[in-house]
Amino acid sequence: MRTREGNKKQDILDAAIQVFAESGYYNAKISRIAETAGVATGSVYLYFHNKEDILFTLFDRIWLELSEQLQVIVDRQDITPEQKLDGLIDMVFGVLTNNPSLAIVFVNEQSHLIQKGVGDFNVYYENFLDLGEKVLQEGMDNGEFSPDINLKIIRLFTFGGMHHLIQKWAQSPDSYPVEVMRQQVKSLIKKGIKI
Amino acid sequence: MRTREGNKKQDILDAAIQVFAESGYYNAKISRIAETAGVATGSVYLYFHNKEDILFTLFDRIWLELSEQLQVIVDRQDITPEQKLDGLIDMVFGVLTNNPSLAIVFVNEQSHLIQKGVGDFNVYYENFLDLGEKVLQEGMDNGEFSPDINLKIIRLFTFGGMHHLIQKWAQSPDSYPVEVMRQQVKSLIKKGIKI
Amino acid sequence: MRTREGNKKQDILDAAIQVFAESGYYNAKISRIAETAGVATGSVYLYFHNKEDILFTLFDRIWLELSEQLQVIVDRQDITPEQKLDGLIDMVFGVLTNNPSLAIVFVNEQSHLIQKGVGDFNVYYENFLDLGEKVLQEGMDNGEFSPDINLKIIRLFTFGGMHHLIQKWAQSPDSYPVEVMRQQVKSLIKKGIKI
Amino acid sequence: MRTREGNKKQDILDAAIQVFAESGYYNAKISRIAETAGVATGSVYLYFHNKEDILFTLFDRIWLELSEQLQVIVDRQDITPEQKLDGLIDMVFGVLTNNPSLAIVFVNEQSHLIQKGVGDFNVYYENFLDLGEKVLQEGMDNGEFSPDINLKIIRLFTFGGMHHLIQKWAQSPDSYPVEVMRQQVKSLIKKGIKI
DNA sequence: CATGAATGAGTGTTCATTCAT
DNA sequence: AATGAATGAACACTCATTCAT
Repeated sequence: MRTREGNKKQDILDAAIQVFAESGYYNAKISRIAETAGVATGSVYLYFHNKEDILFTLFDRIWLELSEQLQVIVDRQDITPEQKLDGLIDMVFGVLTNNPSLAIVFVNEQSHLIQKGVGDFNVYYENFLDLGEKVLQEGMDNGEFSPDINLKIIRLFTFGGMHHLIQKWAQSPDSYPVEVMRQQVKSLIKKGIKI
Repeated sequence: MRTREGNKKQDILDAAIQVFAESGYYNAKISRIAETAGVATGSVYLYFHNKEDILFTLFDRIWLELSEQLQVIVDRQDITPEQKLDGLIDMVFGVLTNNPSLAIVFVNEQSHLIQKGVGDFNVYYENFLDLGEKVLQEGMDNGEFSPDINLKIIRLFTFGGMHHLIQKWAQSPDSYPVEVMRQQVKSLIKKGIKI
Repeated sequence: MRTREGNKKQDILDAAIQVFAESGYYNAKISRIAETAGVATGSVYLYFHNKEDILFTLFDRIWLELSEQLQVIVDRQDITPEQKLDGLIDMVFGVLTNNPSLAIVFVNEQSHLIQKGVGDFNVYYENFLDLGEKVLQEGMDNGEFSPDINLKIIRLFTFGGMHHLIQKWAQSPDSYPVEVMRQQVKSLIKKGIKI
Repeated sequence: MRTREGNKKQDILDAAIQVFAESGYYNAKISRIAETAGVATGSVYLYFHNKEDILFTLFDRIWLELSEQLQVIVDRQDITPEQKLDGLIDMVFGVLTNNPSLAIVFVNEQSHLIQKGVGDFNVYYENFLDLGEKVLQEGMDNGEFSPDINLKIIRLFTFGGMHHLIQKWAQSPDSYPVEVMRQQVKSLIKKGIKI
């Protein structure tokens, strides 16, 4: 029974992260999410249109956060494209490993969104990838990165690789130390795209 | 509607690939799969224990094929580890882009399996990753690949990257030509892990 | 179609008595019970775990009522064991012939419960038989009833005989007048167990 | 895989007794009965119209046997009605306790038949009760049994009582020794209906 | 805004019965 | 006669969503 008004929507989202992570989207019951959030079942529908809307809102927020943080990195004038790439990788691992349940939902339920293609979340998703592309482009323009790389492909590959690592990490955090993952990915990518 | 004996199980699997690809596992109806396969609903249960069993069998077969083909590559004595890596990448793209629907199912429904961890398919999956690791190890041993790479992480990253590329390719094959994907991935990985 | 609160569970039980009596337990459809009760199919599951639970609850209530009423008879100090036996017989016929549908369910579906042996209903059942045994024992102790009778067997035989009579009565009430049944049973039992 | 021809129908009946006794009529699968009988599923339908027909045939046979044996007793000229009553009781216990599985089916699945009222088995059932009635009538005519007894009711009560005892006996044979049951029932009935 | 009882459409699974061989 | 793979109707149960309070 949360006290402060105005937190209910966030409470429900937080509850949904937990429940989706535990059971997966399709096996997650609205009643369970409501219970976890400390609200009545029907109240969920005061804040969300339907079950899918909860998931979309979650992704929306994740992509927004990733996008905003990446924007800061991209906008910096004091670091090289290579350093920006490092920052990007650190940031993604940071955001997702910061909340294991969220990471699980993020990597496991991706496909629902792809199949629909609806919602604003796509804006942030595309925006995120575009920013990543910008970093690569910048590096190509100033000769740091190889002119032969296909931006769209490399950005997808890199994102998919990290995505998969985080999925495994969420299952057994001890087997895949975050620090080692970061360092390996940075090294691989940078060597891989340099001139 | 009798067809030649011995094809029903495969007919159902083929139908399941289509239906799972179209609707996703949870929205796929057994009755639809049966209809697509040209059999009665009940017949599905002559060949599979339940819905989940169909999905597991599909994955089982994919991993088995990937495993078998990779084994051939790994066993070759006439090519270098680097060439084996090229072969691995070509093979994975080949197998999965050969059947777009299968590729969609493969990349979208992965999470169900991970959450369960049952079935022999895990054997093939682990086997596949072990073989990939063997290629990398071989290259490290003979000085072709950097001694600093973490095998487990690199193999997961690489697989996740290809996985994601194939997911995008399955959505819009024209935006991501298979040839370009192969070449880019080969180039990135090889440069990324070389000395 | 809201009715006064607190009646739904009883409405469903009443409907189940009718439907079970008409079709038998296995041929009774939940949807039919719900319809008869004036509620939606799903509502049945708000009050009962599953179909079996409805049946068990029915038996639970019947045995409870039989038990409670018998307890009153057993506790009386102003009548002889023989009179208590009369009272017992009157009571059982009274309770069951009061609701023919209930009687049908009671006598026809007994076997499901016996095969399971779960639920509290067993408590009331055993309790009922124990109380009946007590009446017999009392009569044996004060020399009214023969010392040669085997309590367990006589109580089961008597109950089974009444049970069967009620089954026939439920099928054609006119062929087996309740009054005659009562009188005949009383007479047979009392003469049969007296010294 | 039975060998001698001409036994299949009986094999299936024997198998059905076992399976019905174990699982109850509704939970018994035709495939299981066939398997137990050592024939193919479809073969069951060469000998029986449907599942119900198997049950009806079983009851048919039991009632026929009970009827035939009772006929012998009734026809004897050398014993009194009281002795015939003893014989009847011995015979019923004998037939049913001879095959516990059969007894279980007999007592548990009675209700299916009653609800239908079809099949020839009714003939034998009625015949059996009529023969029992004849014994009682004979005793009333020669002054051994009370003229006040209602034949239909007493015969049903008696049968129901034995029926219930056998049901309990089938569940735990050790708690209810057949000899004691016989003796108690004989004593109760005879004392109960005598002048 | 909040509740949670009520709804009823939707579907995986079973199994008696059929029939091509 | 015998088989057993195939059929498809049937139904218990679930749960996202609604709405009277």
